[in-house]
Amino acid sequence: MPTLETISSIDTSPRHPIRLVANRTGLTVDLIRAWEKRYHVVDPARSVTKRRLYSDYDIERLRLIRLAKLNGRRLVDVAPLTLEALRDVVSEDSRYEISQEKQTEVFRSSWTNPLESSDTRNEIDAMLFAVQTMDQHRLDQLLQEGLVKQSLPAYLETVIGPLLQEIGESTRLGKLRIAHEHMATAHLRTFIGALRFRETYTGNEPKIVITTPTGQLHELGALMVAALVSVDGWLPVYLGPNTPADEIVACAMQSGARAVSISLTYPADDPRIPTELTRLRSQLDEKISIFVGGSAAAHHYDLTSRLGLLSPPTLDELRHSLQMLRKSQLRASA
Amino acid sequence: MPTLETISSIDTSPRHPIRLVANRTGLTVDLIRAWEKRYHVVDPARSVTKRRLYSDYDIERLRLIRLAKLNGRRLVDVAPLTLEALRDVVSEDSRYEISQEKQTEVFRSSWTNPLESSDTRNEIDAMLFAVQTMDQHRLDQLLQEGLVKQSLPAYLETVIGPLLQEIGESTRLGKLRIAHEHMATAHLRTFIGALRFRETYTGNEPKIVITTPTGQLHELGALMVAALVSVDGWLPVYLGPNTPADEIVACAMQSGARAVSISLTYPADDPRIPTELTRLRSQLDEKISIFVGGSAAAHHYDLTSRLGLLSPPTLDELRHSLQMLRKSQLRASA
DNA sequence: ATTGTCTGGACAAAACTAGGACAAAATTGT
DNA sequence: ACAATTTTGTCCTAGTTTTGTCCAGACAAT
Repeated sequence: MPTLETISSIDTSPRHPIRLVANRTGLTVDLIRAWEKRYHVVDPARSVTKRRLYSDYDIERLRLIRLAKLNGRRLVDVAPLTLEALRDVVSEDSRYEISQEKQTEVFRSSWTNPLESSDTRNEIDAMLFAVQTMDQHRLDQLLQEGLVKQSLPAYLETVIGPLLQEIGESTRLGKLRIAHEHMATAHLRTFIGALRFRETYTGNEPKIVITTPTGQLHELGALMVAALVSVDGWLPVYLGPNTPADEIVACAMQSGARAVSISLTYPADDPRIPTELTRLRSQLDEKISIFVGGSAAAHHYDLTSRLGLLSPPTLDELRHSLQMLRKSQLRASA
Repeated sequence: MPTLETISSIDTSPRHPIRLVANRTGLTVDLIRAWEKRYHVVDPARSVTKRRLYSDYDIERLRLIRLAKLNGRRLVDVAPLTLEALRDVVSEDSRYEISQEKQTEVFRSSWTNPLESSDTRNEIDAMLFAVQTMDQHRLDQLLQEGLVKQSLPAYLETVIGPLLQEIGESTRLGKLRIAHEHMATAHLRTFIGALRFRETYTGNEPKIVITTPTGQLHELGALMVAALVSVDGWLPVYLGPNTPADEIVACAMQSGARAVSISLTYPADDPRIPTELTRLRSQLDEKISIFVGGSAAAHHYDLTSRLGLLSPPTLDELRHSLQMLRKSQLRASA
């Protein structure tokens, strides 16, 4: 019996047949019934002829429980949790997923771990090969398949991130043509962009403006952040690359954002970066946190710390900071 | 008995025989009758000799119900819904579509009828309002809903294209901020990019390389072309914006493309354009057709005609040219 | 004259339900 | 480290509902 959700406004009216639920969650029909039988994970309404009818709420629960299981949770433990508690568990787990993976390699023999690093390596290699052969269809197939294997944050960190980096390096070294890089970038732009819409929104998520400053034309890092934070209950206001500081400020004010995330990659030493960041901080309400990330963020560490900007070294750290921020805000508004 | 559609202006005059309806919807004749018998899914008019006569409205209903069923809905549940409600359901469901192997059947539908211009006008206005209020969620909702109403090519030409143009103009006139334009562009990039995957591939489509030349950073026009041609059985090799002529050539050769499509928008008078186009034509196999489109294509008409590049004035013309090209090559290879 | 559509009904495949069995995997106890 | 136990995904049976297809004989269209 899940308690009443005070925060979430997810529709609780029963209307979805079990087949649709299976399609959406990635679970099998049998499994959904088994979970219900054993732990009352969900308690769907019934039609006049006893067919199960699920609500959006139920679907979200099942989806989150599946993710929790992927992270190693036991069904017994997560089954009785409320939706909010589930969200917290899932988003917290996936932060440690990567480090745990490394730990298991050290402490356990390899047979237990389904996601060995060599597996990831093969995955990335296969994708690189698809890029090299200009096989967009294959690349897309690989991307989709990989996504099912782990949670989105882990996927971005262990597969997509490294893939992007390797494509960049290979191009610089002449192993790939510019055309290959273009094709891959365009495709990944589409793929990552679509990830955000796998999440369900309740309408009262805190907002975060995500972009890159003037002169920074590479948007994929920012886009990954957008996909990432939407998993943790933030609503990204994504502006694409190359946005002037004044516009970022205007956007943050109009949308009522609680935070701003800036991604820096190339060129790392663009003289406009300090100007823009300074301007951004001075014009923006102090209560709005500014995060600076990306491969070039380290070049500006002095500046960011002087301005009071947050510069989490990894995506993982960024998520953690955002979680703290979100929780403190929830408490404040309660 | 579905209520009269006051908003959408789909033709309700009965004129199509059942066989045609079956062809267009992908259903069998028997099935259409069975649905009518059991659930009054449609209630076609009759000829003097009792033959069923279906309207465009009926066809659209059946088409949507079939899609709803593919997503796991039960006939009992969707049968009594109005057309509007059906569209909501289908567009909601299609968003969660998990990559399914089952979608082998080819579903070609370019027959849905065009909408009245006033309706389109309202649609675009609503989208512009969503942009102005920074309501990404609403914008996405509107985009998805609009897509269900018409065929993809018609949608691109009547809604997306004009929308892009108006956003650009409004920004230049100061009605919208740069931030608004950025948000809308980023969102449309994601949306249009995702359209390409609605089609199914058989593996032997002719390929077409799609990009913009060096200096042309706006990719949405090219992306629309990519979405468009995939409907007509071409496989787009999409390279994103800003690709040097040499790289386009390399890509076309490696992928074995039959055509190249170049999109020109801004800046219209970039001196690099003539250089790049000339270089492209001279290096590329003569058998590979080159199409030049976009709002700035007219500025270079002299050049393109001198080089023997094709410059179809509308997306529709482009489709037509590509269809011709495809047919002639099919004949040649047979 | 052949082909297509009509009505009404029959039939069977597919999908769902409830309850339970079973084996693999994970956890716990010794 | 090994055995016992628990957890968990999958499968099975048997009965019900839902849904797609097919048939027969009458009529209509080309």
